[in-house]
Amino acid sequence: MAGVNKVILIGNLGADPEVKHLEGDKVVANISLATTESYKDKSGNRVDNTEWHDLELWDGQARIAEQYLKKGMQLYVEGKIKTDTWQDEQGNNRKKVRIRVLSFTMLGGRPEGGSTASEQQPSGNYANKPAMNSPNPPVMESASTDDDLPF
Amino acid sequence: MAGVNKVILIGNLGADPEVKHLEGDKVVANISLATTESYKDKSGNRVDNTEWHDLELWDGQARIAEQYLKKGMQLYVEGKIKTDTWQDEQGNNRKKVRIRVLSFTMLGGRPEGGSTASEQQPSGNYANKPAMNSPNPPVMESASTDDDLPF
Amino acid sequence: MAGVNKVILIGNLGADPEVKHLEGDKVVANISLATTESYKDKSGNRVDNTEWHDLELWDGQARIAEQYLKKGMQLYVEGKIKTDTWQDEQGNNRKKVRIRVLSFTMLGGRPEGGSTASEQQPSGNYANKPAMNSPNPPVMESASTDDDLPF
Amino acid sequence: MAGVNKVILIGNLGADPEVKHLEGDKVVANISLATTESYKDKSGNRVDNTEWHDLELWDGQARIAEQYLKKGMQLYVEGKIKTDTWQDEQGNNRKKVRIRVLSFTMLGGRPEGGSTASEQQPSGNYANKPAMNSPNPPVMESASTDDDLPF
DNA sequence: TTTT
DNA sequence: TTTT
Repeated sequence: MAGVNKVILIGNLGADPEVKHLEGDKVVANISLATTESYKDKSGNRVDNTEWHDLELWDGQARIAEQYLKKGMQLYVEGKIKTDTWQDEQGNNRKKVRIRVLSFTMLGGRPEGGSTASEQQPSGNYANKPAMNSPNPPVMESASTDDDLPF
Repeated sequence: MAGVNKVILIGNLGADPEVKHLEGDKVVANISLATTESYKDKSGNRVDNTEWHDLELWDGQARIAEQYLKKGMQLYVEGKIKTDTWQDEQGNNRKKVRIRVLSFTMLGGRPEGGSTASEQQPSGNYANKPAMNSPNPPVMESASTDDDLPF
Repeated sequence: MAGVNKVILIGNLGADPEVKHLEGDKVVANISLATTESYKDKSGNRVDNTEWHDLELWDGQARIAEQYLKKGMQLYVEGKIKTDTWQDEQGNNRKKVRIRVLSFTMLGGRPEGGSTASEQQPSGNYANKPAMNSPNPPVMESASTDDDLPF
Repeated sequence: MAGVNKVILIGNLGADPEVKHLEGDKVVANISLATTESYKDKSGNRVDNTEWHDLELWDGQARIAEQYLKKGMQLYVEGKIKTDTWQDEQGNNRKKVRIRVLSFTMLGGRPEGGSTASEQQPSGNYANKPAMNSPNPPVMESASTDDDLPF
């Protein structure tokens, strides 16, 4: 039966993407994304609850990720849950849940010690205006999964 | 920073919910939900791709699940991704990803092959109208997480 | 700036789709979909709140809608909000909000006044298994917008 | 029947919120939010397509909006579609579609040219760090609709 | 490991 | 009316 398997995340990259170029022009990028939920406990103290998500991007999106995404950036992600299963050395069944990214959009965010736009260092401007130096900023606001870069 | 961690699923229960009544009126229900994606491969053959999700419901929702949800039923689920981490007997770090359900709605659907229908209520037909025999059908179309049954 | 404009609905068709075949192989289907929210008011009485949505589907999806969707069926819909603007006869600016459907999936459900499966009329069983008699049930669980029928 | 009526938006405020304080402690805020979709047409030219959404927030959320949201800011919004109907002076049935906001989160973004910064706090820069001067930054990442300010 |  |  046709089902729905949809994930929507807004969070920050815990590190630069890890990109692997495979044979046959295939590219895969792995990203660790933190989503933080903030609430007040019964004593009225604010509590932060961070969840880490393993994202997987392929081909065109992996190439964009490689070029533009940096540790600390804030990302909107849409994707689906995907479980990889295998046997470990002891013969135990193991599985790992990943988010297969179908589309993403860079949001604001900034690295630690960020500054205002006018004060910004030549290097490291990525967070406030990620693709500003690029002739055409990347836009991937459609659930496109084709291999072409969108610009 | 405030983030977003949202999961939306439509799928079928692989089994009746497993419900545990804990001390202090706490109740937890675990549900295995299959979402199936169907597509045609390059040869034009239809391929089904099923992903299994471990759902976790608490208290009021767990009680509703215990009372109404049955193997084979189709469910709309909204929740968030939650990772439990622990050390196994060998001292290895292990983790398990679950969907913490925030709201759900029973849809149509039916058990596999319809063959199990006779193993349930004779005139049950729960799948087509799950809560029809109930004086007040359960409705949980708000992201309510309070402990009260909604009816 | 790249934004997000996403609508997710589960509801029932208020009528059969209205389909128009335009020049150049273009097809558009308009659907009226009711989403009902049910809650208890302060007096403890259940209240139903129904919202009607104007859906618009194009080409391949419009053709599938024309062939399979019937009044009363339950639908999962994913799309985006789209406002058409024009001037009326008095020269006033008018606008109409529609949901441009990007993907949809037929769910269980049944038409108003529906009955249990065993009581159902030979004709019109569509609601419980919409596409069952079709050699290949339609599945459109990807945000595909191409013009080809998916089966 | 229990349905789903969900809207997810990321966009920018076209103006400061319009806030009305009603009798009985009720507060309503109206916000105009632009979501922009960017794509390349057949000639390879980038095309921006902007959709304007009328948001409605009540009580606690309206108060937060009044205090923190400013023209130009980028917002993540979750809500539902709601249609108001009435008769105009000519006795014609009219309707207006609004997004009833259930939760929202401020994202990056910034006002036009940053020129408005001086009209706010001297060291305002609200867009990059909206609530920085506040002892407790507002966080509304739960679909909370209660009237209390979340901080 | 991120962010506020 | 926003934003890039």
